[in-house]
Amino acid sequence: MAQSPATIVQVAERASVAVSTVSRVLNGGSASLAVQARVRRAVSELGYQPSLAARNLKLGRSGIIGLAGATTQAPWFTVLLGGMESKLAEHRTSLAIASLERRGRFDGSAVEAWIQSRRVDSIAFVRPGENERALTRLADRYKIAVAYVLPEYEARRGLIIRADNEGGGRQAAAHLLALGHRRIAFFGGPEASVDTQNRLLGLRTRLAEAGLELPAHRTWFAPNYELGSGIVAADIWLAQRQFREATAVVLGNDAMALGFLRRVQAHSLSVPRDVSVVGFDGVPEGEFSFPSLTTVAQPTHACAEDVAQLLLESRAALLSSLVVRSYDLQLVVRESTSPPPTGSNSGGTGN
Amino acid sequence: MAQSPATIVQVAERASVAVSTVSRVLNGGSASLAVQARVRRAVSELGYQPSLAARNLKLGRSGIIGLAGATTQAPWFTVLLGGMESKLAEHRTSLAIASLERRGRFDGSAVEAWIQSRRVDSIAFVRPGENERALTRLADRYKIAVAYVLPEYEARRGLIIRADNEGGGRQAAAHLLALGHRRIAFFGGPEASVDTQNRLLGLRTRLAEAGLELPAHRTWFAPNYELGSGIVAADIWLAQRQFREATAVVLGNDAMALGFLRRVQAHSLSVPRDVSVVGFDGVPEGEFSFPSLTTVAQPTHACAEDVAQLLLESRAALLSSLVVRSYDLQLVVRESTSPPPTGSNSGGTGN
DNA sequence: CTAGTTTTTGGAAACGTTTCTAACCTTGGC
DNA sequence: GCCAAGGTTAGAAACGTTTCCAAAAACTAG
Repeated sequence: MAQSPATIVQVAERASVAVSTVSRVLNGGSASLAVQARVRRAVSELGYQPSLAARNLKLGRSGIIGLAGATTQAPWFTVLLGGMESKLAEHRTSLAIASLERRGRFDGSAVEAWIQSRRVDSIAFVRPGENERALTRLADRYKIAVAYVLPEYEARRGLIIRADNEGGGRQAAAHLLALGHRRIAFFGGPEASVDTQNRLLGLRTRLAEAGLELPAHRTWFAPNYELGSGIVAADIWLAQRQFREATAVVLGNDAMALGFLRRVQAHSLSVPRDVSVVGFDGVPEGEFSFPSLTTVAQPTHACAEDVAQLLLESRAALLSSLVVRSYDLQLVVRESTSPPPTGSNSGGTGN
Repeated sequence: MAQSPATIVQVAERASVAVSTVSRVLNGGSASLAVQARVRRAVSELGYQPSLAARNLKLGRSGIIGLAGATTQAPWFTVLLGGMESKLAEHRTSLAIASLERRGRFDGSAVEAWIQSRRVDSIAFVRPGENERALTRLADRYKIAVAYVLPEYEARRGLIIRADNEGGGRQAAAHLLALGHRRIAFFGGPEASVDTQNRLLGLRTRLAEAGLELPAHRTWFAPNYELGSGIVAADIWLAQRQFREATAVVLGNDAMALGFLRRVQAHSLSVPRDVSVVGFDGVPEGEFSFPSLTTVAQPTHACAEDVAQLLLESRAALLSSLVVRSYDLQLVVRESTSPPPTGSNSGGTGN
C-alpha cells in the first residue's frame, strides 16, 4: 500500500489540521474531541507511525541504549540481550549492539566512534574485565549513563551489577556438605579474579562453619576461565594425591567444569560416582552435558531487566551517582553431584 | 571534555568555514588544500563525529538493518548477530534486534510497529518458519529489502539463504559408510519440515550409491526439533528391534542428538562403542558434550557476512528480484562416531 | 452584548545533517 | 588589463519531528 511510510504531514492534511496539532494529539496534549477523532482516524487509515529517528533528533537524544561486550556470542551476553530487548521494546527505545573487540583485540577507538556517531544515551558494558578503566574514561568523556554488568573493579558513578559470589560459594559448599562430602577441592579461575576469590571465600566460610577446611594444597588457580583449564584441572586431580583425596571438586566456572567432566570420563571414571562436580554460571550447555551439571547459576535474566529499567528511568541519576545492585546466585542441582563413594566418607576433619 | 558532542556547526566555526564546506570535505567533495587542513584539524580537535541519526534522516533512510528471529538466544541467532555486526560496523550501519515473539507468541503487529517506527532499510528474518508468509506481507507493505535465513518456504523476492541439506545428508552417510556402518537409522525432525526431508533424501541417495537402503521402518519423525524428541528417539531405538539393528543413528538436529546421547548413556550404553550418533547444525554445546558430538554443521558465519553484505550493497536489486544462495554444510567429526561394534558389522544389505 | 478568561489551534523555529544553486575567486589566454 | 572558464565556497532548503508562542475560538460572567 503505502509506497514510502506516511509522515506526520500527510496525517495533518488528511485530518485537515495543523502538523503541530497532530503531534499534540499523539503525545497526549489537549485537543477537542472532534479533532482527536479526526486525527486518530487519519493515523489509522494511513498506518502512520512516527519516525523515531526524527523524533529523537528533535528531542536531543538518540533513543538508543548500547550493549557492548567482548564477544556477542557468550552465553551471558545473549541472555542479557534477550532480557533487555523485551524490556526496551515497550519504551520506544532500541538496543544497539557493539562488540568491544575487532579481530580478537579490544579496540577502544572503534568503541568510541561507535558511541559518538550513534549518540547512545546509555550503555551497558558486559563483563568489561580489564577494559573497564578505558571504558569508564569513554563514558565520562561523553557523559553517558553507564551500567557495568559484572565488573571486576568498581567505577565511581553509574550502575554496578554484581553477583554475590561469596554467597554462591557458600551455597555450593552447603550442597556438598549436605550430600556428605568432607574433602572438597577448588580449581578456580585466575587467582587475580575477584569472582574466583569471592567464590573461594564463600566456600571456605561455609566449610569453616561445619568445622572443616579448604586447605591451600587443595586449591589451584587456572590462567583463564576456558574449557582447557578444566582439562588441566582434571589432570591435576587425577595425578596429585592431595587433590585426589577430594570427593567433590568445585570449578571456577561452567566451561571449566565441562572440561573437567570430559577429561575425567575419558579416564573411565564416572561422575558423580567417583567424584562430584560443581560449576559456576549456569550456562545452557550444562543442561545438556552428560551428566548434566550441578552449578551455581548467575541471575542473568533478572539483571537484564533491571539494567534496562534503570538505564531508562534513572538515567539522570546515574550520570552522577553510583548505584550498586547485588544479586544472589542460585544453586541448580543436576546430575553431576551425589553422595561421596561409600568408604571414603570418613569422619576426618578433611585435612 | 566535550560536554555534549560536537556538531558540524562548531567545526565550521572553528575552521572559519561554512557548514556545507565541512560536510563536503568530510564526504570527499572538492576543496582547497588549505581548507581541507583547517577542517580536519578542527574535526580532530573537537573530536567530531557526524550524528548518524541526523545524516540518515536527511538522506531519507535509517541506516539500520533489522535482525529478527523467534528467539534472540538461539545459537543460530547469536552467530548471525556476531557475523553481521562485525561486517556492518565498517559501513556506518547499525543493527537493530527484534524478537518476533512477545511472551512466547508470534506478534505480527509488534514487528510491524517496530519496522515502521525505526524505518529499517532492510531486514533479515532468521528461521522464520511458519511465520514466513506474514513476514513477507509486512516486508512487501513497506518495500523493505529482506533476507530469509533458512526459510521453510520460498518468497518471491529478496535474498534466500538456504543450506544444502541434501548434501549434508550425503556427507553424514559417507562418513558412516567409511567407518563401516551398514545399517543406519534416521530420527528426523517434523515430517513436514523441508530440512528434515532433504537431509533424509541425501542420506538415502548416498546409501543407494553404496548399494544400501534406509528403509522406512528405520526412519521416524519427531513432532519438533527439541531435546525431548531426542529422548523419545533414544527410547524407540532402545526398544524396537528394527531400529536397534542400526549401528549408527542420524538425528534431525543437534538438540535431538544431545537428548539421544543422554538417554542412551543413562541406560549404561556407551557412545560410540554401542552406537554412533550424528547430529545436524553444529551448535556449540556439541563440542562440550560427552562424548563430543559428530555433526553436520551449518555454515552460519559465512552466511552472516554474506547477508550483511548483500543487504547493504544489493538493497535495490533485492527489492524486486529474488536471489538464492545455497551453502554447503560441513561435516565435523568428533567423538560420537566410530566403527560399528565388531560382529554386528556383517556384510548384509542392510534390509 | 461586551470584556475577560480559558481552551484550542496554527505557524514557525529548531534539532544536525546533506545537497542544490548561486556567488565568489583564480587562473589563463588574448 | 579584461573576460571567460574553471574550481571553490557560502547560503538556503530539506528531511520528520516537537515545542514555543501567538492568534483564534470558545466559553463565562457581568
